[in-house]
Amino acid sequence: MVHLVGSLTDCCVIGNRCDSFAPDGMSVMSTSQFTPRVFSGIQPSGGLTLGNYLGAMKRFVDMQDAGTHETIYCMVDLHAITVAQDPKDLAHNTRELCAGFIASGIDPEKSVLFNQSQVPEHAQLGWIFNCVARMGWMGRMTQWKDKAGKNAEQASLGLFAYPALMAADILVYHATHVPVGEDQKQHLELTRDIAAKFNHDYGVDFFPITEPVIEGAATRVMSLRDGTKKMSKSDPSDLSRINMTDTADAIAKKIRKAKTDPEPLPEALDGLDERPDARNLVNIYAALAEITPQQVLDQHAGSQFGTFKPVLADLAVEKLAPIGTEMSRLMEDQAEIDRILARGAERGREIAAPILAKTLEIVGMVR
RNA sequence: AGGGGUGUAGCUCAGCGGUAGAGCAUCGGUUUCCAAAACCGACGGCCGGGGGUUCGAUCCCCUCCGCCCCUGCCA
Repeated sequence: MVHLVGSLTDCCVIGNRCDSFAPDGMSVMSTSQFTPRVFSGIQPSGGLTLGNYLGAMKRFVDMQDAGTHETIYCMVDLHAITVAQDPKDLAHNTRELCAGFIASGIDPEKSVLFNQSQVPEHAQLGWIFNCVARMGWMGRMTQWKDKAGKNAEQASLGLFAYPALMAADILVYHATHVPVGEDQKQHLELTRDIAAKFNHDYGVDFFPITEPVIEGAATRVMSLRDGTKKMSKSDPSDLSRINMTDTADAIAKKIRKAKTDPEPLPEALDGLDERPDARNLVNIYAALAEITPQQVLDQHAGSQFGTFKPVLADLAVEKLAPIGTEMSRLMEDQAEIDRILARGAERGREIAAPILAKTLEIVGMVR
């Protein structure tokens, strides 16, 4: 709460300062004049995996606990419907993702936690950004080209405009930092382009040029069946992934059946260069134990997988099963989850509303 | 909008009047330090929807819907 009050004050300061910047088109853009604030959005598309946990959730918790930035975490349901969604699944997935956040250690009082559609400022700023972004920029997005492909005629307009809404998600909070994986780097670039163009076109220094927070190398969790492919909720084999909702038995079984090779674990990391499946298990162990992959090898060099796997399975069960249990406990009280989301949205709006209001004023909307 | 093509297992496709098959994928077993590979086995389909012809339709006819390609039209 303290954070929130502080940030509101800062927002107003930023807003006011903006007028004095207006005549000075040359002003150097810097994030230093903005409240340090992390925003991250995750699509509630269902099926939280170990990859999501180690690659995103766990880091979100670390950022929250570091206390150096305000942290805003958002379930982007408006993005989810750029592709067809079953309404019941969408609602369920949103609540389950919320449960996942909390079970993983996100404190809804420390962080701002909500679903996107409950903060209408996202969509409102999104429209303005639709008018800032250029068709050409969007057409160049590799994710658009990948997802729409040759069926672009079939894709929704929303899928095309997606990156502009994402820019709004970030900038409606004047977020200074966004954790990004490889796949989102280009979208963040576009967010920066939109902020810069807006600032330039209106002669203001209103939106920050958001910085990426690059994710660590070891956080890429690969498929348990094919160490060269990313662990994915859409893989046809459920044995290829560990779901956050898996039981202890399921987790143990999946690790036991994970693909490996016949060699023992090496002493040095470069011994894993040509062994993606082995490297993946070592990386997973390291991430779960919160040690480096080299430290894993220090402890287990020479081990065959017949002995390493049970140790890894025990560790995974110890770390993950409680999260899954807590998720299902939370899911039993839907009203409580909805209450948390509503409260998060309220706090989100307290930050976003003044920024949107100032944006509208800059653009020339009569208030 | 007109012409052509197409719609069968999760995917790629075969069948074409007697209520369906292959490969791959998935799952299980044997094997193996655990896995992989190999072998064995299992699961799996209102054959796009509706109507009609027929003793009987995935197969023929009508109609609707979806998708692909070509041509055209509108802005």
